[in-house]
Amino acid sequence: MPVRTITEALTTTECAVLGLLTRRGMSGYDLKKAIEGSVGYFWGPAKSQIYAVLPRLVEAGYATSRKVAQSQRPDKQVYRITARGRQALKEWIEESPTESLPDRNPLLLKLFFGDLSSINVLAEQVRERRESAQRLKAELEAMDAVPRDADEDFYSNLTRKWGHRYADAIIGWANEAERELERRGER
Amino acid sequence: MPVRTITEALTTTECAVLGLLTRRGMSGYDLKKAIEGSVGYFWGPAKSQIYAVLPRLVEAGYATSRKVAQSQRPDKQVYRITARGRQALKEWIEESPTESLPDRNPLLLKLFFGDLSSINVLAEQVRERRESAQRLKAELEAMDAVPRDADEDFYSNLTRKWGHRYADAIIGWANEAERELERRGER
DNA sequence: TCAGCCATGTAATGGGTTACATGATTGA
DNA sequence: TCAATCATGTAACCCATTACATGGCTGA
Repeated sequence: MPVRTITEALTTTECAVLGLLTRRGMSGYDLKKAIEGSVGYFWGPAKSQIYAVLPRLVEAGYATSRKVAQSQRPDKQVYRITARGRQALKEWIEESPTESLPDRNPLLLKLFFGDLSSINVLAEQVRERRESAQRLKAELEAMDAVPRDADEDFYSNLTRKWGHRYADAIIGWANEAERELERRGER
Repeated sequence: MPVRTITEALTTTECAVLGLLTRRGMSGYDLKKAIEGSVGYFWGPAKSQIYAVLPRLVEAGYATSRKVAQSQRPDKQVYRITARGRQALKEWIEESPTESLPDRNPLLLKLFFGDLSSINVLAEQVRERRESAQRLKAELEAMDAVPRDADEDFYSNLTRKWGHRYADAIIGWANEAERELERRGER
């Protein structure tokens, strides 16, 4: 009798969780931390979402859970990926093309309708955006500094490089926008 | 008696619609087209969402609607922004800080867990992403070529410049990633 | 003739968010 | 003493998406 595979597609958050579970067994709490320190800058679900996803993965046969009693801390559920979970994740990675999420940028919308407001207000908003990109840049640099095996780290290097390019694009654009807004204000 | 202002915050899609309605009265259909040719590359709601938003704006007093009978085409509802709508939009623009949406990038997630798959599959996905960025670039260049009054167009120029920087960042990163994947495949 | 545009919506579904709730332990 | 961390969830809500539905007109 062939194994009946569940045909419903995995959500991206489910894949993010499954992916991290390939590294080691983790609780929801651990996963939240692991996400923050790895894929968080391009995929960062709310913790309630992580807790919602985990039982679904178990039900689908993609993960198992085991209660671990702790003496000094509350008990926790530790989840592990199964062979089928690994397979499902692989299939998700390979399905082509990757649906690229539409870009959603409220700041650009504000700027686009900027003539309804004042230059100072807009310049301030652009500045905040630049600063948040600079914070991202600093985070990425901190991650870069962590010594790792170059081979094992190939893929996380690639994604981190995207982060740098992305942050640089925002910073460069914001600087230009700030200059242009200033010039326009002087007219 | 003071005017009771509705305190509920506007959604970003509502603001996008309101913003376009500052330019001219439009139907839902017109708005969908107008979005595609203006803010679509950084804010592009589904048409059903546009139709859902419009009655809400009328109810809040931010827009009015008027039925326009057409001889050769189905009748349409034409929406116009009100003074209060304009005010609400201005307040939204000026509210600080602009909540920046978390970045969501499934392709990076696939790449991050790339060791579960093959180099060729990943390179193909990166290539598709590069090509979509190149299509965006071409669209932006077409927009750039449309002659416009330099002064009136200041803000849409700024947002288009972001589009160029963003597309360039993706293209540059994708080229690098493709090269590195190739090199890794040759080992 | 047939695709595609004009035009307006409804239905079903859902992923995801914030806020709420609980309670022990640890270290400054 | 008080904030932070560990740990796990529930509740309410909603923005948004895809698919479905309708039907006349236009031009290749």
